[in-house]
Amino acid sequence: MDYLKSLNEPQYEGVVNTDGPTMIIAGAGSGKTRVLTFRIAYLIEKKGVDPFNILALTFTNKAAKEMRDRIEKVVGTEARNLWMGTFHSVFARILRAEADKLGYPSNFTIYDADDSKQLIKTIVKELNLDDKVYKPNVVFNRISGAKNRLISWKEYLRNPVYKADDESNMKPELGRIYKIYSERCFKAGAMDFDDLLFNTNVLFKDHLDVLNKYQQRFHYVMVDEFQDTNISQYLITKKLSAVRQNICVVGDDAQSIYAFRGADIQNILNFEKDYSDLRVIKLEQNYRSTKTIVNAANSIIDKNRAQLKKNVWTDNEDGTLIELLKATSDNEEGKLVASSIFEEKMQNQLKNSDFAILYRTNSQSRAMEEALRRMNIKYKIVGGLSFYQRKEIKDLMAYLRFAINHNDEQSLRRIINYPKRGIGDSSVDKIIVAANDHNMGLWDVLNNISSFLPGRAANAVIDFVALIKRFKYDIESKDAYEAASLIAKGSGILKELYADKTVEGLSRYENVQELLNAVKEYVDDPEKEDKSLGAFLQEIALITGVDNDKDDDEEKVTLMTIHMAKGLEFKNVYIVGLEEDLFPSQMMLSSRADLEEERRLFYVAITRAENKLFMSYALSRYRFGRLKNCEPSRFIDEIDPMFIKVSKKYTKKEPTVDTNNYTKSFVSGMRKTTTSQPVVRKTSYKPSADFEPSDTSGLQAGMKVEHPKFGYGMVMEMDESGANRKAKVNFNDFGEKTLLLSFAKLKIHSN
DNA sequence: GACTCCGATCTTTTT
DNA sequence: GATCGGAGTC
Repeated sequence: MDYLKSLNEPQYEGVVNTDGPTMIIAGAGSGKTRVLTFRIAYLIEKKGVDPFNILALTFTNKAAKEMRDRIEKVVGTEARNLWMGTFHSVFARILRAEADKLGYPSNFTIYDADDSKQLIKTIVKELNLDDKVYKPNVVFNRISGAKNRLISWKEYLRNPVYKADDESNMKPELGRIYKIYSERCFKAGAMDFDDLLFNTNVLFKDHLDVLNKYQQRFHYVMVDEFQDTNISQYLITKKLSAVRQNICVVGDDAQSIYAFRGADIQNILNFEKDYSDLRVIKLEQNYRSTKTIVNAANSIIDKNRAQLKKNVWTDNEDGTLIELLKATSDNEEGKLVASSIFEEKMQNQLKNSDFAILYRTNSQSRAMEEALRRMNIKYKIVGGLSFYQRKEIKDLMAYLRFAINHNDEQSLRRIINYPKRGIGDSSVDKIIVAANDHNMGLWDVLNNISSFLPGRAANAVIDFVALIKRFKYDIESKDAYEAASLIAKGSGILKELYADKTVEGLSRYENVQELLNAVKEYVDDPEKEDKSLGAFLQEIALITGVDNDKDDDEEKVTLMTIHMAKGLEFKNVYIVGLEEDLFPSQMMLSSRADLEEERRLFYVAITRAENKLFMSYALSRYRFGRLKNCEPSRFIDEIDPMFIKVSKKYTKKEPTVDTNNYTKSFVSGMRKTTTSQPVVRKTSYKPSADFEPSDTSGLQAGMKVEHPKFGYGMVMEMDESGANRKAKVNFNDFGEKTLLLSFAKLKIHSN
C-alpha cells in the first residue's frame, strides 16, 4: 500500500472511504485520476472486492484505457475484469445482452449523428415539410434534448408545454417527426447515441429483474467527469447503485463544458439533495501548474456566478508570465506560434510533445498546420474529421453493418446503388414507402421485390439480395477479417476505388485497406473477447477522436480543440484565436449561461498548462471563405493584467484585409479531396512566390531543402551514381516519404 | 437511371 | 470552401 503514502489528506480520504455515497470535487490538476485509480486499486487489494463487481464510467475510451493501465500497474492483470468504459460502450454492451426485452435484435446497429440527421432529412421530405424550417440539425438537437431528459415521443406529444413551445417556434410538427424518427429507428433495428442511454433507462424501469441483476453485480459504481453527465446518465448510475449506495462521483463544476449536449451542472448541485448522508471531499491543491497559471485561471472563473465554492491553490513556483501574441492575420498567427515553439524548444530543451496548440473550432487548425509544416515541426491533430467519417470508410462499414442487420435503413440507402447497379433514387424510395405502408421490414420487402418494382429494377435488387446473403454467410462462416475482406471485394468497392488513379482515389483505396488492417488488428488482439465483426463494428461506432492516436509516442506537437483537451496536460500550451465571436463563440452569446460555459471552456484551456502559457489572436481571419477583421476577445481583458506580458514579437504593421491568397491556393490543391485527413495531408505544395532553385554545389546530407512541388525536406543521402547528381530527400509532409530528386529543382534552405 | 452543372447553405464544441 | 440537392440532358 505504498501508494497511499504519496497522497495528501483529502486525496487519502477520497481513496479509503470506499463505502456510501461520495462526491469528490476535484479542482483542475488536483490529482483526480490518481485518486480514482488508487481508490479502485484499494478496493481490489485491501477490501478484496472482485474487479468484476466494480463499474467505472468515463467519457472517453482513452480515459478508460488510461485508468485501466494505471490500475493494472498497481494490482496486476486482475484489473482487466473491471467494468470500465464510456457510458455509451458499457450500456451498449448491456443492451445487447438484454435487447430482446425491449424488442430489439441483439445485433442492433448504432446510428451515428450523420445517420440520424440523414434519416430526419428523409422523414421531413416524406412529410412534405419545409426543410428550411425543419433543419436536420435543429430537429436532431430537439429530439436529442428530449431523449436526454428522458422524454419519450409519447410524452412529447402528450405534453401541451412542448406543443406550445414548438408552435411558438413555428415548428408544430416536431413531435410528429420525433415519433416517426423513433419508429423508423426501431424498425431498422437501430439505436442512436442517445437511445443507448434512453433505452437503458427504459430497460431498468420496465424490467426490474434486469435492474436487480445489475444492481447485484455492481457493488461499487464510480463516475468520472460527473459535471458532464446529463439527466439520463445520472439516473442510470443512481438506479444501479440504489441498493448498496456505494456510488462515488468525481467532477469539477468549473470544467463543465458540455451543457450544449445536455450535460446538467445541476447534477452536481443536486447530488447533495439526493443523498442525505453524502460525503463531500474537495481536492483543492493543484500539482500541475505554476502559481501564475493557477491564479490567472482563478481570476477568470471568478467571473462566473454559477459555481461551487472552492479554493484552488498551488505550492508550485511562480513561473513566467502568460505571453500574449498579437498577429495581423491567421496565417501570421500560425507563424508566430510556430516560431515561438521553435524558440522555446531550443532555449529550454523541450520536446515537440511538450507543446499543445488549443483552439475553439476545428477549422482553425489549418493555419497552424501550415506554419508548423513550413518550420518542419512535427505535429499531430487529435479529433477533427476522423478516419471513420470518411466516405469510403462509411461505405464499406455500411456493407458490413447491413450484412449483419438487414433492416438497417441508413446503411441500405448508402450501399444499394453503390457501386452503381441500376437501382435509382425512385426505386429506393418505393422500397422504403412499401416497407412503411405494408408495415413490413425492409428485408422482407427486398425479398419480395417483384411485387413492388417493375422487372428491370427488380432484377437488380434480386442480385443485390443474393450478394447480401452471400456476405451474411461469409460473416457466419469465416473470421471477421476474412469476412470483411470478402465483402470489400465482393461489393465492388475495392474495384471502384482501384479504377480511380488520382491521388485522392489512391488514398481512398489505401484507406479501405487500412480499415481492413484495423479489423485484422482487432481479430489478433488477445484482449478482445468477442472477435465477431459485429463486436468490431460496435467498438468503431463508439470510438471518439481522442481515442485513435496510434502514434502517441512520437515526438509531435499536439493540435486539438479545447473540448478534446479536457483531462490532458502539457508543459507549454498555446491558446489561439482569442477573438470576439470566435472565442467566446458568437453562437453562445445569446444568454448569460452560455457565456459562462465559454468561460469555463477558457478555464479548461488555461489549466492544461504546466509551465508556460501563451495566448494569441489575429486581427483578421478567413471565415466563411472570406477574410474578416477581428477584435481581441473579452476574455483577454478578464484575466488580471498582472499575469500577462505582451510579446514584443507582434507585427507592427496595421491590420488590413490580407489580399495574399496563399491560403486559397493552398486549399485549391486539395479541392477534390472530400476527405481531409489532417495528419498526412497529400496536397501539392505551393511554393513561395519568389522560389528559385539555388546553387546546390555544396549540398550535403542533413541539410534542409525546399522543392517547388514537395515543400521542405531533409536531405538523407546523396546519390552520385547516375549522370545527374541526385539526393534522397525526406518529406514529412508526405507521410515520411523519401524521394530521389534531381539537384536542379532544389533550393538550400538551411543546414 | 446516370451524369453534369449550378446555386443555396452552412460552418461550435462531441459521445 | 465544401456539400447537397435540384434542374436539365442524354
